[in-house]
Amino acid sequence: MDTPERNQIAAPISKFEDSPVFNFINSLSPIKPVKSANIAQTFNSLSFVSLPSIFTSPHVSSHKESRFLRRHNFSDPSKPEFSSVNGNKVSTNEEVMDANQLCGNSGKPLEDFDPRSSIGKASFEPNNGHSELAIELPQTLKYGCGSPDCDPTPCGGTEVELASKSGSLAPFSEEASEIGRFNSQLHLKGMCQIEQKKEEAGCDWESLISDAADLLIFDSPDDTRAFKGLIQKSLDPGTSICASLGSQFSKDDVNDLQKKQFVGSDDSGEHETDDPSTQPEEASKLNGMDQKQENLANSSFKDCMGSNASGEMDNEGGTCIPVPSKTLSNLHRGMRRRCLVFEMAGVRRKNMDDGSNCSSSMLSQSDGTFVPNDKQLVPLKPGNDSSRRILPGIGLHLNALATTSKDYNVVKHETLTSGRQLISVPSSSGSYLSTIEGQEPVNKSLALNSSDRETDPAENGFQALEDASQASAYAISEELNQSSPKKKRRRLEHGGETEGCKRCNCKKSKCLKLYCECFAAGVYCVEPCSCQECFNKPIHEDTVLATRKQIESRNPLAFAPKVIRSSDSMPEVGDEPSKTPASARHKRGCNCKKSSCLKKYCECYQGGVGCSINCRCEGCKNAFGRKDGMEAELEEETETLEKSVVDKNLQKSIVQNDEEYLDSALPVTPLRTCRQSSQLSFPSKTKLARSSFLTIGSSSGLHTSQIFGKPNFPQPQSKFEKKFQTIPEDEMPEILRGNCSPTSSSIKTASPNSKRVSPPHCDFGSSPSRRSGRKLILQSIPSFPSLTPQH
DNA sequence: GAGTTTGAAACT
DNA sequence: CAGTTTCAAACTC
Repeated sequence: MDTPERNQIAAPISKFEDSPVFNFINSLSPIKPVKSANIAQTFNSLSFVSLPSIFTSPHVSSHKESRFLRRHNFSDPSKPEFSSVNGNKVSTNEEVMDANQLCGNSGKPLEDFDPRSSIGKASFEPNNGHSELAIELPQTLKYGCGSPDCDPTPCGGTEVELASKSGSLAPFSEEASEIGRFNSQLHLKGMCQIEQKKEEAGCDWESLISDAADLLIFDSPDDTRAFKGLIQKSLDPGTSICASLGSQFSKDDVNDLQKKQFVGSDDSGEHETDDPSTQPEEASKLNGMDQKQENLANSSFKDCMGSNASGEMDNEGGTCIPVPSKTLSNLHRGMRRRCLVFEMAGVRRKNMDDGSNCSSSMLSQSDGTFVPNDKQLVPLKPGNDSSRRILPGIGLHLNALATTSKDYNVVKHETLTSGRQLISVPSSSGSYLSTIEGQEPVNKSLALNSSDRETDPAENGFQALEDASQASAYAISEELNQSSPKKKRRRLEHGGETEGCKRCNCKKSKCLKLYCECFAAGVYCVEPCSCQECFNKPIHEDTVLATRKQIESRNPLAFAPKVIRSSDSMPEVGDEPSKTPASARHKRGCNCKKSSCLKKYCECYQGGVGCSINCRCEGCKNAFGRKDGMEAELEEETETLEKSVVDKNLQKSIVQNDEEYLDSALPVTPLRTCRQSSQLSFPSKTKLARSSFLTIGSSSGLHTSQIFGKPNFPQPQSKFEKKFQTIPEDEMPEILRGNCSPTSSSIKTASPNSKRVSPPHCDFGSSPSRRSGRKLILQSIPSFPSLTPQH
């Protein structure tokens, strides 16, 4: 078991060698024969790994998408964060991040990935630190395990698995670093140089790899697979990267990085339990290697990218990577996650930028002036904006971050409006990207509040990113407060509960059950909460994490977004926000009997989605779509019936939405993000707002944002809303999708029409067009979108 | 603000 | 898996 990896690798290597890329590389570097084998191994494993495995867990799948999306978007956010670090590293770090996230997802959905930790781990940051890297890696690993979240049992992998995993991981780690390079090099120049450099450096990749393997352990074989799969993806894209260096690079690298991070974090956690002692050394080695590689890759990448790319890279790298990874690496997972998230966000931004070609300007702000980016982002298409915003939203233990992270203006996080700390849970599909949703709102809020941030020089891009969610929320809250006490109260009363700012009133559950909205949303309870005997606080992090794991063990989707948006396309890149039609449906469906699905008792209605086949409701009159699936009817009828009932509710919600949506700014845990995304549902104000925000990064977010244009949202148009809701896309995990209503398949077609390009603001104002497109929308509504990102 | 209703979550 | 209980939000007054 210990060395299965290599064996496995060997086989893949052969394949890898066969690959044109491999050949190309070999041709480039004379040295390759020996190393090439190693590289090949890494690639092979990556390339050959079956993606499906990655999605072993629902969360994972969801996360993947979301994350990927995030990644792309992250570019921007990452910049600020990493600004402290060298821009060069960015690519690698990002890759690491992705990897980590992936791992985390697959392995431990709930566990936190500390973005930072992951970063630190993954971050093979050239500048800081090679030395640091070594340390960081071990830490990251530790975090994964060490954190309460990482309860050994809950985590997918057993020790045995770990061993096997470790094997896989080792290659992975190498792969990750190499991959990042590889991509860049491929585009730019070749692996050869890098390898040569490595050799020159005197690093033994093999030894390093083996060590790394030891260090890096996937929670489960699945994780490794997933990770590999991710890598493959990254690689594949990488081949094409040359064409679109900026976007792809950011994406690929980010993905890879994330993957790595996930792996590292999760694995590390477990691994630590297994062999804590060994990790550090290996990590150091790996770090050195990675750093070198990364540096090389970065250099090469930059070269490939050309001036533009380099500029972006620098910016991103500088802003995103640097930060916390090192300093914070040890910090709370939450911190790390944030970092990751932010990075992701940054990536997205990058992508977006690339897509819009605005990146240069955005990126130009390389220094963590994240704010400017946000601002810019804000102006950008709603979808984009939202996505960007979303990224920051990923909340991780804000408190932890605040406390731990010196560098960052953690304080803000802590002080965030709600003061709520997101529970850093790695998996939460939400992340799914899902998860992102919550973030999006935040981002949006950020965008809105950008002025506030800007005003705060203290906030660095990194903080801004991480805090984005929080900060955004914070800023929003402040704005709200400033704007009018009333608003604030409203938020507290109405919107305060928004996912971001949820408040609970638990008395018996100790806020450790899904009864607790805070807990369910992946956030810590905060002052506004009137809960009793609350254990959902940072102080009880371990308990919270353990509980989460338990719940997830029972129901892997427990923390997944309840509402799945079928997002056809993932305009993550921001290329085409217009694409994504979407239909959203409640994951499990409701079971309403007396509310006729016309009240918030109904989760479907609450989520702003129509009832689906999955629903067992009786007398369904869901304004967003009846179980019967007569959405069309809904449209027609909606005007009549819905107006009466729904309008009332909707209007209320809408009215609140403005406020709530602000609330959404609150930091969101990965899980939360997922949820939020899912929740986009029209009815819930917050949800909508969030969705809108999220839109950019995730298709869902885009749809919602576009469709709802929440920000503008102001006016409730019952009809409209209804239709909108149908529209929402979802980024459901494959698993969730499995539940998708049959209709969805047919409907699913992500016809461009369905998606509506309508600008976010259009909201209601644009209603005419929407109306015209109503039917189309309905079609698009397909209950559940395919998991596959539609890029 | 208290009480009721409701349906999800948890339990058996 | 179904039935019951528990729970807290949503809602009403």
